[in-house]
Amino acid sequence: MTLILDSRRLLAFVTLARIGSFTLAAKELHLTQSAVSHAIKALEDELGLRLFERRGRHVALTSAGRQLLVRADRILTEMQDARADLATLSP
Amino acid sequence: MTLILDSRRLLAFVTLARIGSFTLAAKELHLTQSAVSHAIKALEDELGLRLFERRGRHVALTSAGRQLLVRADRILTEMQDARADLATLSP
DNA sequence: AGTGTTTACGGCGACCGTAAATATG
DNA sequence: CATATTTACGGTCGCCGTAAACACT
Repeated sequence: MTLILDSRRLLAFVTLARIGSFTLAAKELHLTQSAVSHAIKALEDELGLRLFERRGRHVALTSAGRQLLVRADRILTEMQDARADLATLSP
Repeated sequence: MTLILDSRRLLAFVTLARIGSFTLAAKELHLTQSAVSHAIKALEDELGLRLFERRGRHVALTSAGRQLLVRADRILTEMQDARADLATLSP
């Protein structure tokens, strides 16, 4: 089966990558750290790859994480575009 | 909040668009018609737009549906690429 | 009538929050 | 010791399948 990627997980991933802290990323996403931790762990488990190196106070992307970040950014932008595109149509 | 798009829904949408039948699309996706119907309805409801015109035996894309199809194809390809990309890395 | 889609209903799994445990500086 | 992340646990929501209702030809 194909990997199930969704906008929420990708957004959690991208936000954490940008901010570098579960706590602050969670705050920005209006979630708890726990939820963000779950989401990232799920991604890592399904991919079988470590996406972040945990370094005490900071987390930093691994090389796999950097690769995914490029892709995730594109996917999220495409989703935004799609949404904006369709929003112009009246129901 | 942002629209929650995931690979399963998009795949259901794209498959239905290509095949033009809930029953056959479901068969290809290894799901029931009911599941595909649910997925499409959820998309249509969240967007507030009709994506397909139901015409008895056949379903055809509306213009909104055609717009989404282009986007959905891109997003799915991006997801495939991301997956393929990461698959080359050994754990 | 027969094929196809929608809808009602129930079960199962996924996701999130609270809170306890663990780690790091 | 204080701050941060992980994990255990429970509740809730969403997705899927079965089956009944409905639509079209």
